Amino acid sequence: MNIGQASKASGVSTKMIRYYDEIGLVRPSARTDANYREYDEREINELRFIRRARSLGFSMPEITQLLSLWRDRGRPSREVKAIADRHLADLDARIAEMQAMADTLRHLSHCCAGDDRPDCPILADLTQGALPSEPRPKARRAHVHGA
Amino acid sequence: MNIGQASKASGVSTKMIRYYDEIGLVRPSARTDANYREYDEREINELRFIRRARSLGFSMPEITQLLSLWRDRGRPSREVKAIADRHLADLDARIAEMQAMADTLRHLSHCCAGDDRPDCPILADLTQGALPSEPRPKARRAHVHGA
DNA sequence: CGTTGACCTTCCCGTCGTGGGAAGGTGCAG
DNA sequence: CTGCACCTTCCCACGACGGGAAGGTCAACG
Repeated sequence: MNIGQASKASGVSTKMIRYYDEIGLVRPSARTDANYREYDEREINELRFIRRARSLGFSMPEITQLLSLWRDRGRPSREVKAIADRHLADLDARIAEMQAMADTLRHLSHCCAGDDRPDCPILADLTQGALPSEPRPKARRAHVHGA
Repeated sequence: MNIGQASKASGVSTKMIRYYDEIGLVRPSARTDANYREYDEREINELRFIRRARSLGFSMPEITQLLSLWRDRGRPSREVKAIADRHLADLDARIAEMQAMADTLRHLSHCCAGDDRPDCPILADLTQGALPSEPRPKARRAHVHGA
């Protein structure tokens, strides 16, 4: 199977397949005389594995580890779980962070009239005590947030 | 105020301040004879504005728009709100996506024994019907120990 | 057998926001 | 005057991917 067929069979773009080759993640089992990459079924499965792992948000370093565990039929599931749990904690943290942003924004948007007038609590929040031209002392602290 | 003082006053790194200058977002009001950037209070406030906007997840193009609305004292709050709402929808979509990943992972992790045995529903999910080396018919019992 | 068009190869550039660091000029205090 | 902290510009890197150029290869069709 050449790279185009491997791409169709795995759902991974040829660009990415070459990239995975380059970084040593999935090397083609052979090259033809014309230097074309040759992939066998096992490698197609590895590409599919990577595709699925990426769809779950794993980073390339994590996938590298997962793939080597996948190849090792004697791996302890403990190690797989550890990677998954670490990634899960990371995901949860990022979700919480974005949720905080979204909550703040929802509140600000809710408070904004959204009409022709220039007064806008959204800009007021962004300003956070600093004004573009004139001083406004009215600091309505409705929402506190982190960095 | 030179760039170092502006950085301390705004909480934005000197690298970023130079970057904002480069992309035309916040230009120093003046340069000294020695070509040092000079920032005044207004620009410090703009830098703080950007910092706060970034902390809410706005992209640079969005911030460019927000900043120009902020500078325009006659802007309609409608426009600000539109930008915020668009970003909010984007945030919500990304949160939902990550939440789906996290939910899937949580389920898989929950089903994984996490011990010395190689059987792992996490890898099984990633495999999704593809096997690393030998054809495994279907569901496999937990007591199987490869030899 | 030659042309054609689809495919393959490598190599370089851009993304986006940020940090690192080199090479060289400037400001100020001792 | 020296030394050090600061400033300047310029280039490189990241992660994961896409676009595209320049050139080689393959297969089908006339």
